[in-house]
Amino acid sequence: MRERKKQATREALRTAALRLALERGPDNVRVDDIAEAAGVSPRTYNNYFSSREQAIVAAVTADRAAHLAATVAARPADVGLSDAVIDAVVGLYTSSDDHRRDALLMITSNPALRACYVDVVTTIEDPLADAIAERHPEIDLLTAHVLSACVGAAAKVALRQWLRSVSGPATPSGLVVPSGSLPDIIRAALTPLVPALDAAAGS
Amino acid sequence: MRERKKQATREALRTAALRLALERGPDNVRVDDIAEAAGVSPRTYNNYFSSREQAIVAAVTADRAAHLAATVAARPADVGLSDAVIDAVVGLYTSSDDHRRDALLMITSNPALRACYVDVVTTIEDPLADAIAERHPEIDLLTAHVLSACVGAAAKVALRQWLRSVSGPATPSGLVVPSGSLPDIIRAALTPLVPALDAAAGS
DNA sequence: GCGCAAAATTGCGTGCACGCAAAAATATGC
DNA sequence: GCATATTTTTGCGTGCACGCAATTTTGCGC
Repeated sequence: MRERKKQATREALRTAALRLALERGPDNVRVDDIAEAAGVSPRTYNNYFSSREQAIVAAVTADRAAHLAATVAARPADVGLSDAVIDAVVGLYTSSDDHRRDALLMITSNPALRACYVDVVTTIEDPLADAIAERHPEIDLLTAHVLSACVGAAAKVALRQWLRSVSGPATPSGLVVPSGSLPDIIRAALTPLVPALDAAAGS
Repeated sequence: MRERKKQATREALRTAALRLALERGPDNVRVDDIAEAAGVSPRTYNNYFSSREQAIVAAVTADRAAHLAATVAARPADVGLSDAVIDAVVGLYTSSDDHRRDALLMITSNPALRACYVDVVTTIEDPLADAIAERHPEIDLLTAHVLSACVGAAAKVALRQWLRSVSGPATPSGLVVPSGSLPDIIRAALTPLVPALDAAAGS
């Protein structure tokens, strides 16, 4: 029950943060405002989120980690590890919720929020490592963690690439901008990892 | 010449930060102290480093990126990409400079400095991507960036693992702690990436 | 040397993250 | 119900990162 209340506070902070940010614009929301809207002291806010942006982004990315782990575990055992992992990660970025639509637009329009959004990818790594280890007990734990970190790193590259293509019109870098949909870019970024994943899985 | 002066200031800040941190202990050094010791305003400090820890860590990790790129480029073309990359990264962590010895000890003893030290790995990624792209022009740029990010991610896992083994006596996690030397751990962490690197290089 | 444009430094103000210790809320045994 | 141990919240103080605009420094053509 203690745990219940904590999750409720978390949720309250997330939704309050997102609502205020959408109403006033992300730069016109102080952390004190969020705390007050959630009925909690400003200091408590930082017991739950360690930056002003985290709460806003968390409203959109909540329980990504659990979802990913479940998806990987749910794949039948006869599909390759690489397919299971790639499909699961792509699945995380294929939702087109309606009320998340404008939230994502706001996030992609704000540098600080963008950075935070990319950073959240990190949270999938540990659960993913566990999922890999459970699916393939023959893989040692260090390798599982390395592979998960690589998946996260590749996803980050894809996200940054996509963010550039939607927000940065000028393309000074020599990087080819396929300008495809986010799932396509993610899939492309994860493809170089297929040999590593399948080799570790022994197939 | 303008550039020269900037690098001089950077260097002054780095060395001042490291000296003060070694003298008084890292927690007893304010950013104002570093700035003053370097003969510069506190505000200017943050034009060069965006956190208090960065300057201290940078004193030990300066020009890692350039060194790595050069090492990769220097390998004869007939050694595989994976060997070239792995040897180069391992080389970054095989120096046992004398005056860096105690600096590293201080860094590994302080949580904030540890985190910053791990984060510096990120700085090798872009130069590494360039080096890979130059060595293998047939690899497209997205893949080069993904591979570099993966190398960085694996190195981070290795570093964290090693830091745990030197600073955290209790091993609550189920992770096998080989307790080997840092180069050994790095090599082990990069090994799962060999298939991906060699596949991308076409060999 | 002289003046001018570009770039770097500086001071100031603001909001923020977090350590610490007191206070409030919650669970546990009797 | 009551006392007590544990956890969570809160207030306060401190140091810090950074936007902004003014000021100083640097580079360059003459």
